Amino acid sequence: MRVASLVANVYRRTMKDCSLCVVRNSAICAALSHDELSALSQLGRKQHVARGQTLVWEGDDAIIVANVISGILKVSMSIADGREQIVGVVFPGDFIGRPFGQKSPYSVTALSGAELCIFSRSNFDTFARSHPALEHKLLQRTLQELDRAREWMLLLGKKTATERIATLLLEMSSRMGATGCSIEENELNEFALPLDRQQMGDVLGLTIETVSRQLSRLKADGVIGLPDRRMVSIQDRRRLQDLSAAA
Amino acid sequence: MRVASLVANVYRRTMKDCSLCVVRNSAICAALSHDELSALSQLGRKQHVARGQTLVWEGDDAIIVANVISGILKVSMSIADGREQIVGVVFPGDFIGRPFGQKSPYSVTALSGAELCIFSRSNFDTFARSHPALEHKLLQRTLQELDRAREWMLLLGKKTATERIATLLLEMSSRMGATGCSIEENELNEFALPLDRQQMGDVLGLTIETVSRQLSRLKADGVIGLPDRRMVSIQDRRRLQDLSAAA
DNA sequence: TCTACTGTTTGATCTGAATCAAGGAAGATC
DNA sequence: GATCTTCCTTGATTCAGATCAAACAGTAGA
Repeated sequence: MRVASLVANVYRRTMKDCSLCVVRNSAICAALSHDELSALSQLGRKQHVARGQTLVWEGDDAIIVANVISGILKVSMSIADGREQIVGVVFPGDFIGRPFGQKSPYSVTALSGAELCIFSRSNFDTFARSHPALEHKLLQRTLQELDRAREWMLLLGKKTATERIATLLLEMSSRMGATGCSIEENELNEFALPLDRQQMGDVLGLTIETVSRQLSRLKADGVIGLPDRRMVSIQDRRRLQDLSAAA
Repeated sequence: MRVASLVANVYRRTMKDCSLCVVRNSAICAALSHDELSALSQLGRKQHVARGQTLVWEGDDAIIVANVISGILKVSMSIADGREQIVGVVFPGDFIGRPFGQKSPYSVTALSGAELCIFSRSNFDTFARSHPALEHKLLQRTLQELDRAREWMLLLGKKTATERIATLLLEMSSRMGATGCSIEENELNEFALPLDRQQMGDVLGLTIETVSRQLSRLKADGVIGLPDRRMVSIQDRRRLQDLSAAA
């Protein structure tokens, strides 16, 4: 048994067999045949990143891209004086990095420990250009990400603090429910937030105090429960939806 | 001469010859060979839209996509009670619509009279899937649009009113300067805003009064000139850059 | 068990931008 | 050239959320 698990481990580390990958069907790799996949796997390596570690720095050369196997990461941009906006939250199966661009306009940082499948950007770019099905998946994903970014622009430009918090909770409920396994469209009613209060503020364009006050109020009104710091339970989803000012 | 110009006109209307198109080299069509282009042109039609006309409604079926030949359009999202956020401004050579999606999550409305090259989404999707070079261009453009959306999220989430106005003026100066002709990276120091005060507010997440006050102040401080309602002249670009809190 | 530390909540006060409210200017229409 | 109409500016006031300030859990170490 020890030998078998060791071998399996080596296989995973060197990415000799992507068919065992837990995000095989949800990541963009799903576009590739077995042979293409093994060609791609030659270019990549599996790597663990610790919570808090920054993979890509805003303004630096965009030297890597990656698929997220497990863990959650943030995509952020900031102003010289330190103000920071989180412009994206990345889940397992998602793609990170800026393909086909010299510089990364944003930073990518792990919010939890995470397992990634990393490629050099130039290698990935070349491979993608000769595999239209992969580029198509990437296009679909980018279009979806753009939709999400625009919806967030509506939130940041026009919504009140209460509406923002409600929207975030619903979004998290939905994205954390859609873990990998294809069509499974279940929305969680209880989940651990991948963000602390400060990070929630940085996603929502609010301060930590406002986030805390809004959460306390939703709890007092019986809309949600807060069993502990990270855990949220949605007790009245309908009301939360009304409060989110759904477009 | 009259006969010749009539013929040319018919050619343009039916898109029999895209090689005469003014955005031939800046639009995604630049990815296509002469033969491919004429195949694509069979699927599309050229159409004029009047200022104020909405081509696509938020939430409706995404039935068309288009290239912008001339004119400027806005992409917007709104909340049921009427609050509206402009999530994109579209210039000649840009692509509009939501390919590979059933519904359009946003509206597209002409801010000026505009000339478009319109395709049914399903036809375009099919064509694109079999022309990787076209999809690649579209991917590049979508990635760029995502970068822009994220930069705007930083503005909406974290910047002050003054910083927002300064950023918008610089962005307009740069995008209006980059008209079509490839590498020409000139930033205009005097230009007509394609947006009225209300629309500037809707882009920036500010009210019309705040926009007006901020512009008045920049003018009083000698940073910009406002020859008339629509015209802006940048008199001290360096200072405008400082005020924009460039990341 | 005490202490330190980190993240969170709650309260008091302040402020930047929103809202409310007139006016003013430049076209368009008659 | 008078009267709308539309868009813009400016002033007065309000308010949602920021800032400032303190206290309160958990958790980790010593």
